[in-house]
Amino acid sequence: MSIKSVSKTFKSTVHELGLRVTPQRQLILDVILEGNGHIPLQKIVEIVQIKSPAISLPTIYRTLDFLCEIRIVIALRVGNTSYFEIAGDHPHHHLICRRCGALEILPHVDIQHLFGKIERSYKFRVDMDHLGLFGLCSHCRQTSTN
Amino acid sequence: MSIKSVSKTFKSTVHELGLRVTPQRQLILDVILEGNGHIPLQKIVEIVQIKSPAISLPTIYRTLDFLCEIRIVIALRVGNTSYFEIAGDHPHHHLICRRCGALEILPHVDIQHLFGKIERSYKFRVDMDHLGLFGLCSHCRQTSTN
DNA sequence: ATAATTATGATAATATTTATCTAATTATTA
DNA sequence: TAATAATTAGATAAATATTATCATAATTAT
Repeated sequence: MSIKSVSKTFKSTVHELGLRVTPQRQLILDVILEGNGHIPLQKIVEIVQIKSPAISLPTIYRTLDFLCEIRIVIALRVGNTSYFEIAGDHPHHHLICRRCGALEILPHVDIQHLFGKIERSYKFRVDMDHLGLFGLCSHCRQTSTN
Repeated sequence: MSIKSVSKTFKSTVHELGLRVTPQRQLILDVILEGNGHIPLQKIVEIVQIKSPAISLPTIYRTLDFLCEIRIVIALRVGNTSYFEIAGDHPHHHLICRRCGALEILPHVDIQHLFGKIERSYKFRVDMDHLGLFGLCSHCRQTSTN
């Protein structure tokens, strides 16, 4: 998804809901768009406060909630930190290296089979489109003992 | 694992490390033991403060950290709340109903195949022994629209 | 351009977690 | 069993994170 098409979707979605497009909302959306897939809350706050120091912390929180509510953005909780990313891409998951912190994408197809099996065996329908799986990437596995 | 054997392991582990068994640590461990598998932090605080109001909040936090460090207890973060449970049982996972909050156990074998596939395909070794999978249980799926 | 309504910023309240320090408690040794 | 050395708990408060309130400013439709 291009930045332009997301911005377009954002504006029309907001307008359809009778809500408002504001510079703050646009800026924060832009920061997430430039976040290269995922961006932690902390980093969003940092960048926003540099780009536009007048934007208050409550506004950042409110805007992130807002963007999630209108489903333009999704939040992904990993340990103690929340990551944000643009929604609408194909559902996918993350392999997170517990040593170096690298995030790798795991396509949904790789997991679909498991979810299907769980539904058949347990009558439980898992509906997560963002799963964080911790472990060690190949690099860190080679250069460490545990 | 029986309550007695956990308490025994706890005491000997603590002593081996040259650390101390205190009533506070025992009480908090007992609360977790009686937690029927998993118990959220909030509930631990609640119960501890009823059973022994003198125990301070910092002590509860410290003790939980402590129990995790000596690997008697494991913490499991689900959304905004931390759950605690006795370690040492076979690794297992959880199916968490996002509507009614029910936790169901998912044995590790069900997931092993996926982790193996991920290791072969991505050279990434997932090492999570507690995964929380959100979704809808069969009951809630029948009685709701989304 | 104006009116109606929403969103923002400022402020502060709340919640959560962690740090610091003194006093009490534990385990060891004599 | 008593004394000692070291750890732990409680009290306090500080740091961090998040949310509520409300007057003002900004946005959108007309």
